[in-house]
Amino acid sequence: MGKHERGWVEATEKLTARLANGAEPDDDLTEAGRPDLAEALADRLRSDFPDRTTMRHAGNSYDSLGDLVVESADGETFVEAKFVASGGTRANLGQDTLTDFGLFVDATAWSDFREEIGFPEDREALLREFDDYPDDVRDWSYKSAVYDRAKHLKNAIDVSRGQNTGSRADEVLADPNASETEREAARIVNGILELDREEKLAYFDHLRAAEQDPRAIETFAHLIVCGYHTADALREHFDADLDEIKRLIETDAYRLYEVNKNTGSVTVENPADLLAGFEWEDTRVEIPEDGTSVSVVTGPPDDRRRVLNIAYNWKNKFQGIQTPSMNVFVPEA
DNA sequence: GCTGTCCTTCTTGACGGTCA
DNA sequence: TGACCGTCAAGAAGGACAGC
Repeated sequence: MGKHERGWVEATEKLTARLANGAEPDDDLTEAGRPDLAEALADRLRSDFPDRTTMRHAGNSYDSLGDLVVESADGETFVEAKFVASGGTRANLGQDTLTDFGLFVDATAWSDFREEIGFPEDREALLREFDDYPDDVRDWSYKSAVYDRAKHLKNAIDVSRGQNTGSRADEVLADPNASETEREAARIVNGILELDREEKLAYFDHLRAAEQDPRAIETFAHLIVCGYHTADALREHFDADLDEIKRLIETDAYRLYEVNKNTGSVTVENPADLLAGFEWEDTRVEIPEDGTSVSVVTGPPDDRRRVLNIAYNWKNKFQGIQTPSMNVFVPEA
């Protein structure tokens, strides 16, 4: 959820609580929020909690777990509401998330590691091998000089939108009709992709040697599964809330509702189901010898359960160029 | 074995926020 | 104001699997 979206989301959540309680919609909330989505979510909550006595907005969402609280004679259920454009529980986080949140003790952050091993210099050397850049690329005093040149190389080999850049470079190199300029661009693109993969594998070697903090890993996994998918949300809940989250999950008092912004369809996820059977022993980050993603796993070797997959990616241009990032996936049960 | 569909994984572009 | 960063969401690739 982008910061710019928080306003309408909060209005929609408040509107949902009013509608679920049978109150008249508030004009200001109706204008600021998405009444169609609020109605859809309120309908679903009324259906799922027929014995509720009241529903309330939890206030500033960062002050407590859940956005909405359903009260009934049996107690409270905390509801985290997410408004999404497509399905799937996942998070896109900053490149240094795992070290920033202490999942690894004394490990170097990914961004610092690249500097230490001279990745930027090696990448620049590869980019300099191409001598047919246009006049308007910025000089090397700008960080964006790398982006300009990478973009030009992509244009030179004619990568179409959504196409895998490495696959396109391979096509060019296999094409007997490709020009020498196109081939040179393709070779450099492939060189950077290879450099990036080597760098990631080296970083994984570094992580593998680092000590891990099982409680931080467990906290991270619980927060992701419970729908806290942004750095701010993780930060707000990270230190204090693991025990409370576990209590809510154990007492079946936490739900994650996803409302599709395009269709208004509502799906509900119960973290207790996703985490059923997990005993949270020997929780760790498993790092493959050959791969660019890691997994959070828990349980003894003979009953190892995978909780999360975390992919190390670069966004924009192609791998190794612009925006390092992490994509987090919750594997299907 | 072939084909189509669904789902997961991977890659990408866009955009708002921050800061110098 | 521009450069850079973090985040969101869309779409492609490819594997799994069911139906024929």
